[in-house]
Amino acid sequence: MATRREQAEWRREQLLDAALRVFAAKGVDGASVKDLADAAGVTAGLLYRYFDSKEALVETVLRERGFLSQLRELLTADRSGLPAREVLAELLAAFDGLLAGNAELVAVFFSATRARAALAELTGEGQRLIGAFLADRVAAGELPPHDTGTAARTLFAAVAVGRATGSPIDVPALVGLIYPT
Amino acid sequence: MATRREQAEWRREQLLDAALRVFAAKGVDGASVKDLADAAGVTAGLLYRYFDSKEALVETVLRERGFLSQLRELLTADRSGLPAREVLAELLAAFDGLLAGNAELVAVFFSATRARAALAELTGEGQRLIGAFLADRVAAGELPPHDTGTAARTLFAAVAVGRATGSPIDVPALVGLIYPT
Amino acid sequence: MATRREQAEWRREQLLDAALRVFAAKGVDGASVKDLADAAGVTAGLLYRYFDSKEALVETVLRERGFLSQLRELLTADRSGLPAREVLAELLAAFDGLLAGNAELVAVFFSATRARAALAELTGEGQRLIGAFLADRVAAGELPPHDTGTAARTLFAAVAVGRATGSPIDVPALVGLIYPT
Amino acid sequence: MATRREQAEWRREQLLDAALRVFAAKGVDGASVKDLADAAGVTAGLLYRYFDSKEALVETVLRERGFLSQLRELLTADRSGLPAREVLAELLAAFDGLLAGNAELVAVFFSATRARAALAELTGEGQRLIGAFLADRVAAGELPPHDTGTAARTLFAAVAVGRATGSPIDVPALVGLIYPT
DNA sequence: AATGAATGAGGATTCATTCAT
DNA sequence: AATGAATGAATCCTCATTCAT
Repeated sequence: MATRREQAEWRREQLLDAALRVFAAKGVDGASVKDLADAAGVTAGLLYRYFDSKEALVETVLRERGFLSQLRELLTADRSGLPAREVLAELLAAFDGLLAGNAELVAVFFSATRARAALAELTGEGQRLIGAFLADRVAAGELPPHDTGTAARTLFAAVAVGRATGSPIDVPALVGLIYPT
Repeated sequence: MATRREQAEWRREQLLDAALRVFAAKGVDGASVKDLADAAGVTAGLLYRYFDSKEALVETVLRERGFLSQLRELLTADRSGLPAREVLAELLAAFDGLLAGNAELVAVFFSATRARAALAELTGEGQRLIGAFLADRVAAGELPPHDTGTAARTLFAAVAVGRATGSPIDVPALVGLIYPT
Repeated sequence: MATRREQAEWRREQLLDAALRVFAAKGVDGASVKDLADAAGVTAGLLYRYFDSKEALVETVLRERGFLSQLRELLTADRSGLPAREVLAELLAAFDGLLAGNAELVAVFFSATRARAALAELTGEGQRLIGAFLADRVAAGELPPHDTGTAARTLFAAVAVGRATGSPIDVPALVGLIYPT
Repeated sequence: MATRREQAEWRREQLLDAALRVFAAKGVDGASVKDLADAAGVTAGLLYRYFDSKEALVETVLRERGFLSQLRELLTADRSGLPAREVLAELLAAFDGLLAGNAELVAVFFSATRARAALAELTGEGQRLIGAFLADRVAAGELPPHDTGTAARTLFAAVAVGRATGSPIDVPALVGLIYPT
């Protein structure tokens, strides 16, 4: 049987789980406290015994359900003996898996379906066009054969994330990285 | 003197400008109709003479202030005579400039300051750690000397955007792209 | 060709006509000034050149489209030479026709479909039950054969209108009127 | 001390009472949710814990404060042993009392003071004129002495209610009913 | 005479939050 | 620990009305 302390802890976790789910589905602003409480099968009032405010709940979800610590652990594991390319592939795959496993949290970063859709359209279009250009030049023998789709996506993503996070990437260095002269 | 038609058109543009500004600053949900009206120096009621609802205003901003058409134009311009690397650099720089010039709209894609901060922290941390790893291996002579900072950011961005947009990237292909064997 | 004065008069009448129609359809409160203007094919602003306010328009409709004057004319016509029953029948038929011809105005007296429906249900039920009672007693030979349906409706209406208008009817007198002892 | 359930039930009734009062005084459309809340001494928000919308509140008032069931009970009580005229008088008196006791609900059926006033004027005028005519003919010896005031009101009410409820009365039958040949 | 841009007050409704039970 | 009644502020939106053109 659970002690008072354990039961409280359990409830807290349950509330955070429910909150993450609801936030991902409806967005932080779109989720009402009632929505959050309903999803956890409790009353709105009860939320306030565990969190000071909706805002505090949001922060806690972001902090405790965030995967920054997992990411750090992942990236700092000792891999000294292995070849760099192998390590890198494994590392990125692990990061990719981390994001996949936290799809809901990733969703929380985007306001609404609206914005998500617009973003998808934008990136899709951009990657397609850049990819076509690259394929063209490969066909023309100017660029060596390579996975132009992945290249297009990579280039596009690097630039976009640079701007989205407020620290733009060095474009010539980016191009030189993938297509050294 | 402006005709009525012109003045109405001007007002419409002004409302869209103000809306973009406010949406970028407070997020779509965080911006009240009053905020939007205040920013334009008009009454909330007037917004409804120009847009059917707040939702309609959001859509119009996204559509009319979106840069998808600019992006498309940019990417499809004829550049047949020039060397691929040069074109690519120019192209990505133009895209980068497009994003930079539309920083506010980019901001609209992210729900709130909150999420933006979390995202920045996440990407910063990830890039730093990957960068350190790469620098290490370069120092060890395993990888050829290269801009490891840019490489780290690029790899990270490619994976993250893949997940954020719902179409994950092919990680081995990504690694092979930058570090061919 | 119409003079300025005539054209203004014509517009005024048109506005009143439209208003009566809209008031009847949506109720006085349910009709917005825009509704009224739309129905007349003009702008809301124009209404204010003809009527001081929506309230004034309502009053004018009630006054100028009211049928009190018609009713008075109807009832005061000289009919001295004719038999009373005949005159009465003709008179009531004329009144009935007046109401029928002003169905829209009659509708204005009732707030909404809601109330109208409730009223219809109430009166329907009441009349049915009283009618059944009367038919029963006629069958039992206690009352002389007569149109019990009409009697029921009449009795019911007399009582209801008495209360609705705030001056109750004298019930024993009412019964004595139709069923003299 | 009242249990929570009881207290909630009491509050619900109180809200309905207040609503009936306010609706009667201001009309359904004329009463704002704040008016309704104020009349009950609570906040507007609280109304929404008890009723889904203002519309739902209106319907509930009409249903739960309606007197259709009372009317039915009244009219279907067993009175087989008593003389018809007596029963009828008693019945109508009871109905009249029912309406008197539910004056507020009766008022809800009429949109506004405005309409009520117009209606009163109309019926008053009509009854007066018909009454004068009847008195005339009684004085002339053409009609037997009778309560011409009540007769006028009855005739008028029967015709008016017929039109108001959309099922017109049979005028010759009506006349024949009161003035048989 | 007529328009339509603009306002300001008010409307219904939602929601985060508090508190007695 | 948990409920649910209650609040008050804020939200989106409508509307009667005014006024420059």
